[in-house]
Amino acid sequence: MKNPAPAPPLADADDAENPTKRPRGRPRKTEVERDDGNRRQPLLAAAAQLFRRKGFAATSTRDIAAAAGMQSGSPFYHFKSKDALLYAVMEEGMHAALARQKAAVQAPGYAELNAAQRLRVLVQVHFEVLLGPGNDFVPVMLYESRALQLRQRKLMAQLIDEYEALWTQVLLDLHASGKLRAPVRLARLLIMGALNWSVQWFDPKKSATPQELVDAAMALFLRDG
Amino acid sequence: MKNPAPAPPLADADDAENPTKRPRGRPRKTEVERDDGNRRQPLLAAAAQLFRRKGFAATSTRDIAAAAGMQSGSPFYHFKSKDALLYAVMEEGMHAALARQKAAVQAPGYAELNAAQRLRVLVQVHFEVLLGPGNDFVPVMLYESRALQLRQRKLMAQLIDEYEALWTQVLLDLHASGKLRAPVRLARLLIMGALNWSVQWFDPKKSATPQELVDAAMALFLRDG
DNA sequence: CCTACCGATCGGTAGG
DNA sequence: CCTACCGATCGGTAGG
Repeated sequence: MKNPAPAPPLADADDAENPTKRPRGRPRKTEVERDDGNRRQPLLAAAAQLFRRKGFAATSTRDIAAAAGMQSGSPFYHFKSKDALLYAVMEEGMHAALARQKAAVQAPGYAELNAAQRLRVLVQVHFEVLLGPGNDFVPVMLYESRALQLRQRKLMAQLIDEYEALWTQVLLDLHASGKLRAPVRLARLLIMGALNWSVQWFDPKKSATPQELVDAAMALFLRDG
Repeated sequence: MKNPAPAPPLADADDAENPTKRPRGRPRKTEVERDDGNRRQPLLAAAAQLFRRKGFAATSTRDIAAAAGMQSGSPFYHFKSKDALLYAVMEEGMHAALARQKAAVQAPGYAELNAAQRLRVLVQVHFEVLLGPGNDFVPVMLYESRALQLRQRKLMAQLIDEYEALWTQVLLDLHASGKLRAPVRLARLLIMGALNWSVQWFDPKKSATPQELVDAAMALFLRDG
């Protein structure tokens, strides 16, 4: 979640000289003259939504600015380039996914679950992150990473590796106990594909409930679900 | 496959006045002065490759023209718009996929296979179409349909429905016999996702062979593969 | 953050 | 198919 947003590269430059500027209890609603990264989050949300709906290349920074209630040049006050905005969207998506996953795994009771039950938890969290309301960040990460620079793409790959490490553990257990017959690496890739593809067809109005989705996935992947 | 290419809307306009211009045995290698749709196919192939690698919106018609050895304005002699070029790429991809699928299903012996074996055939054909050399057309269809007009998207959806009809049949059989526990519709969507996602990670050099992929998928989806 | 602007690129067309 | 071109849009910046 990283709620105390990471220092914007430009906006926070003056904070080093004035560390008392942001006291914990500062008034939230009043107009502070030249405020900090308050507008950064709406910008990210607008970018995530547009990147998802129209794609990165087909979305102009003007579209994003307008959606966030700004003028055309203003996004570049918060992000040094359109690319940087894309990366920030993806990074926020992966941080959120990792936080949700970690919370689920650290919750009481998880340690007592068997491998199949642990997989179910991971699948459920994954669907929630992917299909939950306002979750455009992860879909953008899944389907627009082609637009990233190589260096940024490698950084994202690290976060993905971190996210998938728990999956590999669980799948190894399932494979050892005979409940999963496919090779672990291929099984992980196929399963991720099955889940990730849901952003292309899932419709909260007409389709199944998330719970039905979890059940179907578990029934599909395991000898007994 | 539709090997005798469909009439280009503009290029063939003069053929109506001169129907003898293209005799069946006309010389293939010699320079015919102002030739017909010969250059249409290289254009489609170049577009498919670039649309896949960079995405539709990030690819300029100039890029495509250059890759096909043409000048910047020439693609519009063959296609009335960039959109039409995208649709032609997708249509060719789906026609090829349907043709491969139909050929496999009509081949001798298919009728005698049980449901699991028939699913294996469908999975194998799918991977071949998706991951075979020079097959950029179907991946473009899978990941760029967002860029289509609504009317074009509905036409593509019809082709996809046609392609998936055989899958639904087989999955219904498997469900009835207890080899597939997940609901058929969700199973189909999850399986398609698992397979389609492979275009994101499959690397013919370092990854598994297509055969290993088929085996892994079958082992993952069915109680016994 | 806004205003005003720049250079580059893009899809598409006329005319041959 | 090529040449030459147009209007529109885009990412980004200076200066406040």
